Amino acid sequence: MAKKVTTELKPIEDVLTVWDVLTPDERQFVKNNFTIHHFKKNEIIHCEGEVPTHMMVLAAGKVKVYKEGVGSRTQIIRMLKPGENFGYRAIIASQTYNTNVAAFEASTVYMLKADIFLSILRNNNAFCYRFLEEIAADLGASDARTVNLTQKHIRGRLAEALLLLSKNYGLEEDGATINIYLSREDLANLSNMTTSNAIRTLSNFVNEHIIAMDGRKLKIIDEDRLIKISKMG
Amino acid sequence: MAKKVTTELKPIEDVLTVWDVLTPDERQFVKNNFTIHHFKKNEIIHCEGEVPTHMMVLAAGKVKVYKEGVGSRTQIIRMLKPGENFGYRAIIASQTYNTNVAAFEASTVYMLKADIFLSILRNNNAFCYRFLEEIAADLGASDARTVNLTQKHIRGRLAEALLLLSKNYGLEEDGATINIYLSREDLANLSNMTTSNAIRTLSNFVNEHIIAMDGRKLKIIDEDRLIKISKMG
DNA sequence: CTAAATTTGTGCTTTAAAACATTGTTGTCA
DNA sequence: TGACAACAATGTTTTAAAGCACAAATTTAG
Repeated sequence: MAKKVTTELKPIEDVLTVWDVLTPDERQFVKNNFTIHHFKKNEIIHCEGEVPTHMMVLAAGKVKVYKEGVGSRTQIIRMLKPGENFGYRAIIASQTYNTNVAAFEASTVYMLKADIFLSILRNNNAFCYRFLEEIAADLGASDARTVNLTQKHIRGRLAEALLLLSKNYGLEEDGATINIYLSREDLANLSNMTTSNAIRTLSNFVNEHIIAMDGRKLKIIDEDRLIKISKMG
Repeated sequence: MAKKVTTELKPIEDVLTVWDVLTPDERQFVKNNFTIHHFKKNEIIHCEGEVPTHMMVLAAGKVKVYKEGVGSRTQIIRMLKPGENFGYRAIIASQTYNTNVAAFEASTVYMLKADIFLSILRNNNAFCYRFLEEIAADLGASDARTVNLTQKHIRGRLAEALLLLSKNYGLEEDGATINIYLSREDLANLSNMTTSNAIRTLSNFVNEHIIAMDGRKLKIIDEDRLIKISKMG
């Protein structure tokens, strides 16, 4: 991998997508109260069952939201990129976390205490509505995902995962390599299959010239084909 | 089935759970503008892909929210009882419907035009927050369901569906019979399995004295066992 | 830099669930 | 009331995917 350049961290007003609807007072309030946390690769940010204490925003890095299911099988629910919010659903629903979140790579998270977050939600209608919009989109995606994961066959699920990754994290300069460094196991956990099958199916895709592999770097060669496979099931 | 008594319909202030946070003006506004719609058994209320026009509340009856997946296989996402809201997620997310909704039995729906719903959402913060809470709970349930449907085995999924039905629609006077009249196919679509397997697994449960069947009426005999099966996967 | 540990890649076996086929049952309505 | 359609039940076959075992490659750590 290329040597990582130490990019200075974006300030909260650039990371928090709902910044624009905050009042000057609220902006100051947030600025005075948010905290910055760094997580190493594979470090866990929060666990299922814990009481939520903060609304969080990913400032830098990549994290996975996942659930441990039957027999400690893991299902990745979604993957976040900088600027995305997390950890707030449980606060709003007055529940404990129902997912785990862990860093894929070294990540920085801005955290705002739950009570502060709630007080803004309850006082600023535009702020509240933004989160409503966000969570409404998430719910649609979650329901769609349920059907995709339950009904599609292995090839369809893997194709879907690859497309999702390229859409979410984008491509490198070559315009083909997916901009994320994932283990086969994570890819399997994302696609609801065993690691063996993820590896096997990736190999098949390579043989069929749909993708190319260089270790963990995956290059999409024939996106149309991938879309077709994903749609067929 | 017992002859249905023609119960007069509950008024909107009793059906709409968010009524309490409306201002007097908003209450009048809603009263003047909502419409009442009756749907026959199996009638479709809205379809995937359509532009959402109304926020809806189930006033009476039972409806299913479902998605048509690969090869027109159906997955029931959730089932609603009177007092539950639906059809509003797509409005908020500015999307078309991503689910179908159909009546299980003769049902009555109160509808409020999308623009009216949105205007209240944008003016009444408590109203907005209530929907945020509701959708936050739904998202948690959806993610949990994804894992249950993908990771549990047939017996676990069916056990889970039976428990969910009894929790959602309650039991009849005998304290055991689940208060809903479902075809085997619907039960299969709820549990992500084929109709044959739903029938087979139900039979097994009967043989193991976990449930009893009388046609479509299902009676839970050994709930602890059912819970155990559901948890084991 | 080497040794250990983890990850990746493949072949083979087993198994859960789908698909299919057939028969029995119930229910509806002409 | 009888005939047809829809639904339910059950046995058999097929298949997709999991499980397992092991070798090779890569990463990590001492």
